[in-house]
Amino acid sequence: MSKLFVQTLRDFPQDADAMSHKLLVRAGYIKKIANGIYSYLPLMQRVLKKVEQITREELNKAGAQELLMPFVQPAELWQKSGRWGAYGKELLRMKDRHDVELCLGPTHEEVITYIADGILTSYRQLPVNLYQFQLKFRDEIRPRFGLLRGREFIMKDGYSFHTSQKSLEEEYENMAKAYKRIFERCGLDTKMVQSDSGAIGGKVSHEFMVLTKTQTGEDDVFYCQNCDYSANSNHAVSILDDEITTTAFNKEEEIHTPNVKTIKDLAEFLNVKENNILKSVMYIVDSKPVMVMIRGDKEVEETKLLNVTGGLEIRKATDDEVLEYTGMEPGYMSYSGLENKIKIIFDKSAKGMKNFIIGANKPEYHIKGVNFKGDINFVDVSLVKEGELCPVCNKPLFVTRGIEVGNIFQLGTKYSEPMKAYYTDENGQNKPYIMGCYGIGITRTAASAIEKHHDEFGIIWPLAIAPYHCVVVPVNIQDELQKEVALKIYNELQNKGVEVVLDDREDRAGVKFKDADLIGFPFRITAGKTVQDGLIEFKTRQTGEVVTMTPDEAVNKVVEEVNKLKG
RNA sequence: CGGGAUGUAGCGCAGCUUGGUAGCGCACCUCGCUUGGGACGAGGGGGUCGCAGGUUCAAAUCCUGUCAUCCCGACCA
Repeated sequence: MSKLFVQTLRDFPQDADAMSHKLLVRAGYIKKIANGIYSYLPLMQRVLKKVEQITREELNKAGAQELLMPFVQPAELWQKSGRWGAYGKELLRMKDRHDVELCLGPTHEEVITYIADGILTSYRQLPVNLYQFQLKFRDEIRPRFGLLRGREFIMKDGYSFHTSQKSLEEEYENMAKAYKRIFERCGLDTKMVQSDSGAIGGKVSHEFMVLTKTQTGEDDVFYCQNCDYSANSNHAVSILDDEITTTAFNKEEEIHTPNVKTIKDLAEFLNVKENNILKSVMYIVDSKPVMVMIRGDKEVEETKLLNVTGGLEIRKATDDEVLEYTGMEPGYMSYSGLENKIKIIFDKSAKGMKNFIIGANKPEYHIKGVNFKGDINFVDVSLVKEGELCPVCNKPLFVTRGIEVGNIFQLGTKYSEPMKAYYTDENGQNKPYIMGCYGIGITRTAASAIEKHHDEFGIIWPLAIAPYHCVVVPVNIQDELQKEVALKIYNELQNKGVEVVLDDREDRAGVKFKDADLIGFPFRITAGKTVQDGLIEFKTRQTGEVVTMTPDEAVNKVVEEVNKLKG
């Protein structure tokens, strides 16, 4: 321990918020180099290697093969797939000395597709599943929470190639099972939830979420307690328990509504419910205005809106922009009359509305008793709310926070088609590969384990991913007998394949105990005064349980626990 | 990019209002003493006060600009 490259801190770092971030810095696992960019110090490196190894073992068992692709990628490949333009600012671009455009890899679909195209030429070679552990760089708008969202991070990314959708689906299932086992072995309970596929693309995708009680999770997950439906809020759908809403206003009539700007004001003013009002919200999608008509009590889910409009960037319109496009301040606008000027989206929450209230498209006026006319295409762009009904079984949905540690996608031919990556089928025809893609955030998984396993004293590593299994502490290193017993235990553990540290520092016992708890060694063997009676103290970090026993018993106990991991 | 805050030693902070030789705790080095839950004493090393301008006899302190970091929203493993 006196030689270990680690410096623990007495205080939590000022600039950290998430528990995993605070503990990793304080216990000497990581060092920040720049915003969202960290060095993994020796303790951290050991943890990461263990998470990697578990992942590697399970993927190999599932039939995948490991390779390694470059961190720096040529723009050319991204231009072929069409993502050089579409990926946006998260892609860090640069030029080499010959003025050739390059980027730091945020993901590797382009590279793997290019590789596969040269090698997988026949249907006889398929299916194939390839994966790697690699640094990724995404120039995130706002990195935060330490390793939970860095700009540079370590990811396991895997890609599979198939000749049929059926084969892809089988592999997708296979990977889902492997993922579950990987996270279990890392000491993490995960929930597999439906999700939006974002910039990676494809139709079907699921996320593996570590559910958290704290606010540290960045995603809201909706789930049903009655059936197994669960989905990220950016993808969740629900059935409204008040799908049909109506009012007593059975005749269209303009009403003067001065100083009534919000839905709440309007509902009170007219003595109706918020779900009787058709709300107009304006967004700017890729610099163009889009108006969303949505039931008054519902909110717009921006990812869904982005998907529906096929856009890349989205934000709410400012008051000035609303003025520019509708000629009035927000609060009184409506879609009528604007159909030919701007894009209008009707959310499905509005479908069952009768005799509703709507902006009059002139300042200080609304219209009541309105009904939809003609054929209107309703689409889902709204955010689910807790308590709305499960789309599968009609029971109420619940919401919780989650950290996304893994993600699997059915890509189809999204990359193989534009990149002209073909194989030859039984009939001699060229066909694009049908692809799948599978990611695990290695650094994020390690950090999530801390979010789930810690106490007021420090980290409580699951044994499988702890940097070391055990620490041996002679209370007083000056005491020859204590030193001798500790050294003997240390050597024996090491001989039996246990990863062990001897705390040979001259510090007082308190310092060593505090550090042991902070760093999170799963087991601590203390050689104190009782060595005179041939006894040591055995502490289990997770339970806090302290037992007095002989050195041999302690060694056996640790060896037994470590061997369980292998079994 | 919008809103809020902060930059002084490796870490945590004071000093700034009212300009006048840069401080405290932890960590680090030496010696002594101590050894079951972050001891104690003595001595010591370490900072162009984020950076650049300006005001002034004199700037960590006042003014302007700039950069960086953190927190809240859009991005995602």
